Amino acid sequence: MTPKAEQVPVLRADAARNRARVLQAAREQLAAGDDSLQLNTIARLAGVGVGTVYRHFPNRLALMEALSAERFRELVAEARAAADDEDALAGLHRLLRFTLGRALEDTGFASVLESASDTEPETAALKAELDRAVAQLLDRALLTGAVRRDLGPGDVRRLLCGIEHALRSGDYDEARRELYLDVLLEGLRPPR
Amino acid sequence: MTPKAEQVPVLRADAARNRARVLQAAREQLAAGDDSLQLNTIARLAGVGVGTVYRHFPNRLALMEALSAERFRELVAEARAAADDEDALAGLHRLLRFTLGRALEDTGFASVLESASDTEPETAALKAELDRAVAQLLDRALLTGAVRRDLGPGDVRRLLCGIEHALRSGDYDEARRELYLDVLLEGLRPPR
Amino acid sequence: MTPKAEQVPVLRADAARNRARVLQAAREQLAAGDDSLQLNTIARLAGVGVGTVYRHFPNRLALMEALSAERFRELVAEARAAADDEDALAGLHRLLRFTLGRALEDTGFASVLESASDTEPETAALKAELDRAVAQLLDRALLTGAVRRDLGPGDVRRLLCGIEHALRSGDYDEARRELYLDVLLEGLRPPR
Amino acid sequence: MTPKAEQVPVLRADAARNRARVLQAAREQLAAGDDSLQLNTIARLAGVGVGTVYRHFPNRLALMEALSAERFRELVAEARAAADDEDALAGLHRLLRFTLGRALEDTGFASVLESASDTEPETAALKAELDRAVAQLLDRALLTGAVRRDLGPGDVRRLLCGIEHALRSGDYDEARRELYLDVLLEGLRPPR
DNA sequence: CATGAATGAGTCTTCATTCAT
DNA sequence: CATGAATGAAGACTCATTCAT
Repeated sequence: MTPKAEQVPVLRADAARNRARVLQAAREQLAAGDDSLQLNTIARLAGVGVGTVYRHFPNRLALMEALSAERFRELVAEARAAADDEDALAGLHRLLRFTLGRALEDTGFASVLESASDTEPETAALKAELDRAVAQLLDRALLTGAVRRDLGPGDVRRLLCGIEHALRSGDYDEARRELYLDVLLEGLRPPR
Repeated sequence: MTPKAEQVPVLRADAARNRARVLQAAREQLAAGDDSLQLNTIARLAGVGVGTVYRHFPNRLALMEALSAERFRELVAEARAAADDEDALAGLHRLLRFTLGRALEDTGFASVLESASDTEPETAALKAELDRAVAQLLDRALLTGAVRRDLGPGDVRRLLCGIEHALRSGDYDEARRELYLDVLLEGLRPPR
Repeated sequence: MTPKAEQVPVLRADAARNRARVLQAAREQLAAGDDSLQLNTIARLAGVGVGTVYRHFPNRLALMEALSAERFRELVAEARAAADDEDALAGLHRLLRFTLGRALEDTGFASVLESASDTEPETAALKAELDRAVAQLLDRALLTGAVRRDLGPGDVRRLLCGIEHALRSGDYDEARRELYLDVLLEGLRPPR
Repeated sequence: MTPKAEQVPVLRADAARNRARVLQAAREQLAAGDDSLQLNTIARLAGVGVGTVYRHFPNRLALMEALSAERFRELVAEARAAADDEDALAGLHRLLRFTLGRALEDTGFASVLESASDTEPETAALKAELDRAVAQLLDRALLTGAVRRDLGPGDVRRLLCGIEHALRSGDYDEARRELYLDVLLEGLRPPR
């Protein structure tokens, strides 16, 4: 199996540049706290025609998923590293803390992460890949009795997004972030 | 203090009837799965002019909070009962399960419950009342070492809404509901 | 039977004024040879918000039909007069000439006149009324053997619009108008 | 001078193939009931770049006319045959019935047939050729007093398109087609 | 107080045409 | 010659809010 078959039909140089610009503009919008992702606005910010945005991303969701793709790749790498960790529980901690950070930084990513239905096939694939890695991690953690056996990777994903949601709905600081994360981690352990 | 210092100016009979109609229409919308709460639509459904809706509720949020008031009262009662329970932990369980059910039934209520800033003073008052009761409950539970000491009633409220969010973002059934609730309850206990 | 039950819920004075303005603006557009009937443009010309236009007329077609209503009333009157004419054939001539004139003046009216499917119930009603009057006229003309028996009022309507179409697709003058009309009238007579 | 007096520059093999593909795709669109003839869409269906379509056909109309050329050639042949018919009136009948069939099958052709202004010189030439043949036919029919003398070939063309329009605007069946055609043919005869 | 018509900024989306590759 | 990405003007439509009646 090749590491990754090109799923995209290879873009022309200028098309790729525009696509990147659009993604960049979208990222900046999100970072500025505007998660409406209006394709018109993005186009303007990207210095690109609206039509160009629509060509690359037929709607908000497609754009959001594209933005998430990169994050997902990072996450998959992290999850794999965690799955290779000697101490599975420690690996899980690290992975969840990392993911929480990303989700808090980027609402769009958080919503794609928790969503049950994806538009882009690539998103679905990445999510599946992530879930596989997490499943392995959970399996290993199970051996040492470090986590409940009735939770799958999808549950973990959603529960983490729940924590993220809880944080976001209040005024959260570093301490509360650790606190809620800890509540989750304790909750994932087998009940006493 | 009179048994009930009316904070709300007594309404004329017809005004009260209209207000009730609007609330009813809004509830039906939400029940029908439409949480956009467009004041125009509500007005039409309530058989009332838009202006009337605006008079009673200046915006979506105010309407949502009004809808939640009743739920809050119910919840406060439940929380007090729980605080009086012999077994504080059992009371907490009951309270959280009850709350989760309400939040899952009613998105609007869930969002008011988790929100940090309220528009209507009444909402703020009710939420404070709820938090007081929960604080008592937590205090009692602390005595038996049943919960962490670093969590306040606001945290519990938000964490529960996090769980609700996690459930809602997937296809949840009765079992998963219990499962996530259990994860939360375990997570609230003091770390081992 | 009252001559005409109010089918419209009686408009408020200002609403009626706006509706009239919109219709007027639309008429001017058509007269100016622009039959695109863009609701935005009409609104601007009428000095009225777009929303107002949309409230009164949900789409181009509804507007066009409303514009046609008045013409239809005129036409019905004409048709009834024709049906009462001593000389049925002469009445038919007059009616068709009159109708052709209106249709050539107003593309919108022509297209509503020939259309088989109407959006507004009022249009359908008026068209039916017209057809009834024409049917009477044809019946009377039949008695003197002045027209074919295999043509109904709908056929006559459409054939006339066909003539109108033929004229419009070339450069027509008064003479050609009479010529084509004559071709139609001769064609309506029973074959020799 | 190169051995190529063609008015149409000989196309390179691949260019010719592309042109044919575009025409084919356009025909299929029309057959599928979509008469918007969007050059982008046609290009996609033809498996060809938009630019290529534009090179061959600067706009919708040019494409439509090109599509009609073949039909015109057929029609000219038919008209000549009709002009040679012993019975001029019978020939005219046949020709009109044939033309009506084609026009009903193909909106694009109908509109080119009735149009007074053509974009492509080839279309103008073909239409002139057709009109010449019809003029001969009419002349011969005149000798036997079978048609009015005040109608030229252009009138006949347009009147036929009028009939086509009348049919198309209703639900037409075989019978109605014959009926309207008969109305036209009777109408073309000299008035009694 | 109630009404609901009016408003119009704002958003989404399409498509004919151009032009760099 | 062919390609198809890019363009962006233009049009359709919505909806929160105001205010004359």
